[in-house]
Amino acid sequence: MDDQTRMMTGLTGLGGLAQADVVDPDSVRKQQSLGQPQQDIGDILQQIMAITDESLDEAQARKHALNCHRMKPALFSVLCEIKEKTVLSIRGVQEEDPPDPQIMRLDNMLLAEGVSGPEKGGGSAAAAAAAAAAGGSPTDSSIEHSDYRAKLAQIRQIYHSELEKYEQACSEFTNHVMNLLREQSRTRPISPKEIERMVAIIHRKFSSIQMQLKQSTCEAVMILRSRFLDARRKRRNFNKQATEVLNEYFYSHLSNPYPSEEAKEELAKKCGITVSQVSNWFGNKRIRYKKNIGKFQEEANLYAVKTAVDAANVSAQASQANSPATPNSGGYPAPCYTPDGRL
DNA sequence: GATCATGATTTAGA
DNA sequence: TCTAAATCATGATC
Repeated sequence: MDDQTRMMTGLTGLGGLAQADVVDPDSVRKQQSLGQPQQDIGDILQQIMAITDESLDEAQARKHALNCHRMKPALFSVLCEIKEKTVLSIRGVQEEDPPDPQIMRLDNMLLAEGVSGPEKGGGSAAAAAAAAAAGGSPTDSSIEHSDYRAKLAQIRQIYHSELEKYEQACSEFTNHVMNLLREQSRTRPISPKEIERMVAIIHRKFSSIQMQLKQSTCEAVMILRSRFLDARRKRRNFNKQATEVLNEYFYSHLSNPYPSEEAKEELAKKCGITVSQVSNWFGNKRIRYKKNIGKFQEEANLYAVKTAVDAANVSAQASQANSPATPNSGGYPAPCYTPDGRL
């Protein structure tokens, strides 16, 4: 039996026609030739199409009339059959998406930076790592550390508030669509599976929006990080105490101002700077001292006095102060150069 | 804003 | 790899 015949059967069966007419194909043909059922269907379809042009009240009334129409169940069953065939043809097209690696990367990064997930100071760890990488002094790092954390907290707050908005919008839209589909399922065949599929489609759309949010959040974090690192790379003068410690060592070892690795480490520790900063400082100091000894003479004398006072204090307790770290303490020798020009 | 001071970086040589 | 030397970039001072 073809669709049209089946539909006609259903329509006539429910339309109050005589049973004989239903089972006799000739009588169906007769009816068709009369044009009455075709006109009915045409009218119904016309009415359905016209609903969208009407006001809400009119449409509701029309919908109610259509739902109560004597031919509605027949039309519904035909639609069911057509739908069944259509669903079969598209079955298999929809497949479960594997987890998107990009989303996974973004999620991991947001988690590592402390933007998503529990607030446990992930940002502090990142800030500490960045500060350590840049070799900043502990005091400076703590100041910028708090700046970094404050900015990161701001990003985190915006991210969560936006995420919440998206989730709410997604939920509202899903509910709306589900209600609409349930409502429509009274006039056309919609299976729960189809509703589920539609919900999945909506969720996919919203998750792509979420991915954009995650991407822009990651970008913001990266910019913040790079700014933080750049700031640390900026030149900062060492504090007075650190400069004094370095100068003291330099002038007390003027004959050989090349601290060993151990001495550098000790100086770095004392000054709160890195070993490479100590190396830089001695490199600069040697070359600048050598270039302008006269200019540094006053400074050298100053440290000579300072060391002499220190030595006098120590000599009160010991007959001679001769620390292994400062073998020449107690006086500053005149600068001497090796034949190759080294101090 | 000019100038100097100073920490960092780059380059070349041992 | 370390150092000297030159240079850059920024802070401090006037």
